[in-house]
Amino acid sequence: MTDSSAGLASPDYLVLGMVRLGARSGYEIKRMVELSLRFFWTISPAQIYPSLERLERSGLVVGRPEALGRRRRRAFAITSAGEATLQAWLRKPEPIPFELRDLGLLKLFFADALDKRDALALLRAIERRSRERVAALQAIEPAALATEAQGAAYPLLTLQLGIAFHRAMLEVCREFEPKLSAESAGLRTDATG
Amino acid sequence: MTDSSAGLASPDYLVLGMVRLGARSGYEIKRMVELSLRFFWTISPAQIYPSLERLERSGLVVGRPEALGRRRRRAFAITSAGEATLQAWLRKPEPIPFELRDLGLLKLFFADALDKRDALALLRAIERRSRERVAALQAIEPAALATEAQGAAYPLLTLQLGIAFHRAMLEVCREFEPKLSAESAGLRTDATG
DNA sequence: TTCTCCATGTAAGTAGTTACATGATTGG
DNA sequence: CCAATCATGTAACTACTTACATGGAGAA
Repeated sequence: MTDSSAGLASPDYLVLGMVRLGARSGYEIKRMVELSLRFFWTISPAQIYPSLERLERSGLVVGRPEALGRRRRRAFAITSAGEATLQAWLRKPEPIPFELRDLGLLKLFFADALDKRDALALLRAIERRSRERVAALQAIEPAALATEAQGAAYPLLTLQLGIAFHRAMLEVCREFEPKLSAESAGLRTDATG
Repeated sequence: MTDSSAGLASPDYLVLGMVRLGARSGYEIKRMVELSLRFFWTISPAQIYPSLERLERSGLVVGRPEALGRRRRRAFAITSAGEATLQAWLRKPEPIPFELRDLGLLKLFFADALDKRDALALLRAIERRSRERVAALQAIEPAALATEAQGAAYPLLTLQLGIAFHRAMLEVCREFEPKLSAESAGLRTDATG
């Protein structure tokens, strides 16, 4: 027991989990994240490649050089030790923080500093962002459904969670808007017709 | 025009905005954030105090020593330049990223690696977290209502957004649960009665 | 007197991003 | 031949957290 699973950080588990789901190279991991996880976790190549090395040194993945023509590439696969480590992490009853660090909500919080017209513009910008996010997430839903058909149901669930809470944000914003518009009606904003 | 507003980062605007809302010391800013913004933006004293200094050097806040007995304390107030800078930031039509970096959703994404029983436990843990968050947010709603009565409506709006999307998460999780429970019924989990 | 809260600040460390460097392959 | 994509990696920087240091004031 060398406790090879110690000292892994969240991004390492992300990499490990993506390899488990079939991403074989650092590049494929990056692409898969862009197509799925990126709405609630991002990762950059500068994290992925060192992470793959750490995982390999710990025996959680195995990589072998796999030339595509003369182009270098390493093909990774998860080991049984890797499976066990991933499961242990998923089962660990650690406290799960929830942090948004969202620039939009930060701005909105301070919107009382603006006049009604500018505040409305900010609110609308945040609504637009959520609408666009919903659309983007729905666009990748077919891919998630395909993944589900192959036995992985949770990527679809997390996608639906993303859609659901942007919809919830939209609803609350829309409920709030009339208050604003009513009060600013006297200002005769020009582009409402 | 020395362009004193250049080079401010988001945490600086948070500090500036909090001073505008009446937080007078670094300590009060920290406390106010804990009671309101913390669910979508956090900040530590190690950021607050240097930030206050930067803001003062730029003329966006003024601080004067205000002894409470012999206890040291600096009382800050926003300047008109500070008001203008805050408003300019709020009006700036920059792209607004939305990043969650949520450990719970990261784990859930990979939950297919678990057996049904453990996956259900993880799902329940995430549900519990959202329930607790809703309760915590509702607990500070009276404070936000008081703030609204004093003329700041947006802290309440952002609070309601927080509540709304945790409720949305709960709803999606609850819809998903039966799928899991049905499939794992044959496993005879022991502690369900 | 001791505990908790008020209050300010720094040093060291961790985590993450951006920008860059390199080079092969494919398709127009 | 040029652009886009595939593919791997590093250096430098920025951002943020944790842990610590300091000390007054009020309450038990």
